Amino acid sequence: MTNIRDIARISGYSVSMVSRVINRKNYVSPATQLAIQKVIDQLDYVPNAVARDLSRGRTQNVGVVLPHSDHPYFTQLVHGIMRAAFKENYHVVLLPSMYDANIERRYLEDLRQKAYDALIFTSHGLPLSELVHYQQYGTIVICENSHETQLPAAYAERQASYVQVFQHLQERGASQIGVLASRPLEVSATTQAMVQAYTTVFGHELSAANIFTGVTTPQDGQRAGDYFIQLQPTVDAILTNGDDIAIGVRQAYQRAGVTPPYLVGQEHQMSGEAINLPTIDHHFGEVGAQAFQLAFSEQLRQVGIASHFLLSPR
Amino acid sequence: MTNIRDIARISGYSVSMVSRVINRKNYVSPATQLAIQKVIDQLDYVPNAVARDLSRGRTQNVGVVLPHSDHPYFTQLVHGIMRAAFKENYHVVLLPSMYDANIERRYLEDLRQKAYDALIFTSHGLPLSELVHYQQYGTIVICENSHETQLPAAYAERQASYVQVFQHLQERGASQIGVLASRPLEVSATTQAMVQAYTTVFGHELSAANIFTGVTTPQDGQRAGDYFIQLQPTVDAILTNGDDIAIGVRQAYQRAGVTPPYLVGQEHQMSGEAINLPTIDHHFGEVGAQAFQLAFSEQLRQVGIASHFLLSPR
DNA sequence: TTGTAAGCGTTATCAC
DNA sequence: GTGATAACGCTTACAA
Repeated sequence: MTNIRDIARISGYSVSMVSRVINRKNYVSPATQLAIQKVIDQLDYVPNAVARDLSRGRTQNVGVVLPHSDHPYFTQLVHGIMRAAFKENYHVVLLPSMYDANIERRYLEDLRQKAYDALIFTSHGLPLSELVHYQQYGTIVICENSHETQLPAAYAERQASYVQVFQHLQERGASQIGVLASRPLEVSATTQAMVQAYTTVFGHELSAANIFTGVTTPQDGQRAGDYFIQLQPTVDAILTNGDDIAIGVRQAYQRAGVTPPYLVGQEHQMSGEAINLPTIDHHFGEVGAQAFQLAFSEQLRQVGIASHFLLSPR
Repeated sequence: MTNIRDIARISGYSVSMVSRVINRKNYVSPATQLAIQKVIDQLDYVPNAVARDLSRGRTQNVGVVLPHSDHPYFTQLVHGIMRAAFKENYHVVLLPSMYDANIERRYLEDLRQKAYDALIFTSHGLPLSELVHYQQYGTIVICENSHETQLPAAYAERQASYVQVFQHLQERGASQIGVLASRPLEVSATTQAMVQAYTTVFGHELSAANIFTGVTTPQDGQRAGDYFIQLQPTVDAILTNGDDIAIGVRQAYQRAGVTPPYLVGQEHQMSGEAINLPTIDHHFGEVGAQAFQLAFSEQLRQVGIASHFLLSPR
């Protein structure tokens, strides 16, 4: 592996001159520039990226922690982060966590070890206090409205659209309503937002029996469907946590020969379009782009992106 | 920033001993181990990841070049790569290319500069010869059946299922058939596979007018739908390049008040499930996992993963 | 305009 | 068991 010193030696110039030629920085006389470039070309030399990172003290890498990569929330978010990162010449490193606390901690340690300039948690299992603690080692951005003002955050402002959904259901005369969520009420800001919106609209708390959690895939949606089919009293409507998942719910009902209740999706996916499903578009791409901006600019701000309830037909 | 030399100095031991304690390697007496660890804890020291990479000569990073990240082909592929990479303690770096030759070249240069241990091209615009040329600088894996035996490749073996699709259409009595593709026949192995399968089944070439290219999104699907609506002779069936895209085609027909032709999807997405669309599952997750294995093991092999035609109901 | 030399922070070899 | 020291390659004051 030929290095910068080889080029210096062979060209008869110093290492710093070679560095200047490589980086097209500072003053280099045309003659020198030419002579050095010639040697570089002859030896097919390129500078080592890792050595550069070390010397510069940064990596141009942003780590993105993902509980699972097969969910539209994450793919859309990653897409937005990528778009924004590309513009600033940053690279996106995907970090699967499966919500495992030890894995999440390892990524925090990686940040501390300067493997990334910043870390974006698209979601997290660790308590916020741990994330806050690691801020001293590098920028950390979260993608939820935690009301934790010590961490920069970009998130979907879901409350208003959840309220709209429940108002819409109320207007349709629905009284028994099911809700699907990825994670339990206690740990998820999203689940809390849904339940809170319900209370706002209906004036009473949503029965725990009407909340089905642990749902991330259409298959989970089928399980949820099976659950609601046998639930008494029967639900009139279900707010699902994804259009794809709503399809899963629908399939469960269809297979059981039961007419499905009124379904509402989320994420605005094509599966919803296919059956004219009402849905919520959370604009996760934009959320991701904002998350990257926060990471990049190192601003301690909370940025909410308004969600939109889309009633079919659109 | 406290470094390994600080720890050595303060603990009274040498840099090598500190390194051994950090890496739990070789013989270190319990007393020394304890003494050094104490200083490490006191100073809240962690080794620098970039320095390590430099010293070791590798990064544990694999770059994944993606034309666009919002297409299911790529999300499924990335998902598979991630799963496999995680097991081997490798990190996935996402590299958007938009099929831009200069951007793709930049990534090849990054590989040459040792920014990644390997590069996986999920698709590429550059001629294969350029990729082959860069192999000398690091492992390069492609995700298509190029019949180029100089490059390791993991790809979906599509031919058989495409033949099945056309046979199925033939059995249904379809004679005029439309085909949707992402890229033109000349540059895309996938498009070629579809057209070839058509010829195999029908015994003649597919008319150029029946091939609509440049389709990657459902919106493109709508444009394709608009095209086929006005095309004469009318098509009886359309093989689309994605379930989501098929939905777009369907919407175009519905909006025009025309009964859609028989549609076949690809990718096996929930949008297809929603309307019982026949589809092809290319098992891209598995393709991605294999691609990573090839990158990791540095084997020059071509691995085909069989696709499956799924006729509804499933 | 060019060169010297001190970082950046590890790992690995080899001697003791 | 432990320690010197030479890599790993590059950037960047500072000097000339």
